[in-house]
Amino acid sequence: MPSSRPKTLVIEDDAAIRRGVVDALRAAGHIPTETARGDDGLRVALNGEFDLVLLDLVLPGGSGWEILRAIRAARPDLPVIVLTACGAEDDRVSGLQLGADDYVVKPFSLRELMARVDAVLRRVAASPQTGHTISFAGGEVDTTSGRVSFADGRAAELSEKEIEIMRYLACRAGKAVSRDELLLRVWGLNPKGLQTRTVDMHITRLREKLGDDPSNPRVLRTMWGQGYCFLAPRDEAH
Amino acid sequence: MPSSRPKTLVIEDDAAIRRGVVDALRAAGHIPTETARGDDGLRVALNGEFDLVLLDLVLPGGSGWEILRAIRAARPDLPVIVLTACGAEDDRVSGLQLGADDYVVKPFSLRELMARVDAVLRRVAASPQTGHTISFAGGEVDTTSGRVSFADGRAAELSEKEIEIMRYLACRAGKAVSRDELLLRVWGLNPKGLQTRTVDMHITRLREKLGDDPSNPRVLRTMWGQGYCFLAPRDEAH
DNA sequence: CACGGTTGTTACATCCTTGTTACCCCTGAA
DNA sequence: TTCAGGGGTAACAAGGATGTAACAACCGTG
Repeated sequence: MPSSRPKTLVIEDDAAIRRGVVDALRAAGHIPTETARGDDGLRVALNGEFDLVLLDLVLPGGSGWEILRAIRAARPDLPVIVLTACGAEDDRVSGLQLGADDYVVKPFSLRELMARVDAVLRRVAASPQTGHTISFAGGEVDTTSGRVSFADGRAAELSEKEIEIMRYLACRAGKAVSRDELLLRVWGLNPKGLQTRTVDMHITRLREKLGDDPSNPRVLRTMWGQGYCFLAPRDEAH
Repeated sequence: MPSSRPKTLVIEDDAAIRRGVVDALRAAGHIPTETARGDDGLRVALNGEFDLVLLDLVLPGGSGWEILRAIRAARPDLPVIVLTACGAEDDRVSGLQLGADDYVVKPFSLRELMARVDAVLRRVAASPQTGHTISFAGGEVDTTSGRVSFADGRAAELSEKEIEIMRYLACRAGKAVSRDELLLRVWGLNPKGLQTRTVDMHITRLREKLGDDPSNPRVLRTMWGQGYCFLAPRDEAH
């Protein structure tokens, strides 16, 4: 649990930057671990029990992209913040599409980085990942049985796919998740330029069962051109 | 952060001038770096973490124009002051259009140059470029999601193009940005003598979403005959 | 076999974004 | 003052993105 002292992994080949980041993390109460190579970093990330990974994109021993992809495949809910050297907009888009939780453009100030770190950890902590139940505005879902219990006493049942979608979206509460990412993570497909409305259809059915209105969402918000976003119970108003 | 000791790169082939400028910068508390060739300069500029670049336009190893263009492509928010020998009006115009933050015509006094340097750094420091959020009078924009949060609690959403325009204008806060420059940098077009009102239209829509009034602007000011200018939260009154 | 539930696809209506045009107002110079 | 050009924006159009009804395929059960 990140609540006490978050365990954070720093994968960054530039010794000076790595040093600065690690010091800042330690000063903020984290328990940092550091690696300079990508392959080392991936191994450590998958073996240890970390609360957060800071990942440089330009690395010896495996491109940052592949590492991010590998981490996501094995630990879908492990938060990753990408450190990108090139301010290229393309990188930002690809990174977020691949499931990075945030990104920071070099050169960055440590103050800014730590603000991001706090924000991501806060979001994860606030996410309704309490055991088997996901809370949303107006009720909650038991992800084992798929049973939906509304505050007013009504109930409903989710199908298997719908549960998986809820799970994936919920552990990224507040963040836009693209259709591609959903197809990749929930369906296991890797669509180059998707041309199916499957995701939309499932979202529609979910919204119907959850009593959510697309034009005034309290649970699943459409982020135009970006994907869908689960709203944590608190944030639902805006 | 430029606030303490700005790291400044001087790209200038004339050894005497370079020497004088570097000395003056050092005396003013900067940490200067110098290169005599254009290609060297570009490499150093993109690898190092500088707060400011002083760029001569007439150089061995790559025209100053190309270097300025390359810097802008990779680091849209790195301030560049152009040193131009020819007092030709064309150069001045082109330079500002390509995104130079200021220009100084040779021969210049060191006093004048340092005044420009200070002005540019002050402007950049005051600019709201804190990570993903842009603050403006009355609220702020998250440039990842496009969400606008107003101080009074209301909210709005920006489209992709609108976000890009905000980003470009905001990292040049206080400076007039011409329509041509916007078309070039945001749209990637290179219009000889523009004949479209597209930019105006987007500005109008932005102003509407931001709650800004053209005749009494607090966010986006029209600089008559020059373009548009983002007003940093403090400078909004004028 | 029929049946109900789940999943995916297709088709269509709708909304949002973006660029263009047209019209009118305003500015600044003479 | 007049006048030419710049600027604000309503209105329109085209294209892409999204919501969803309807249908088809599948699957396990009785």
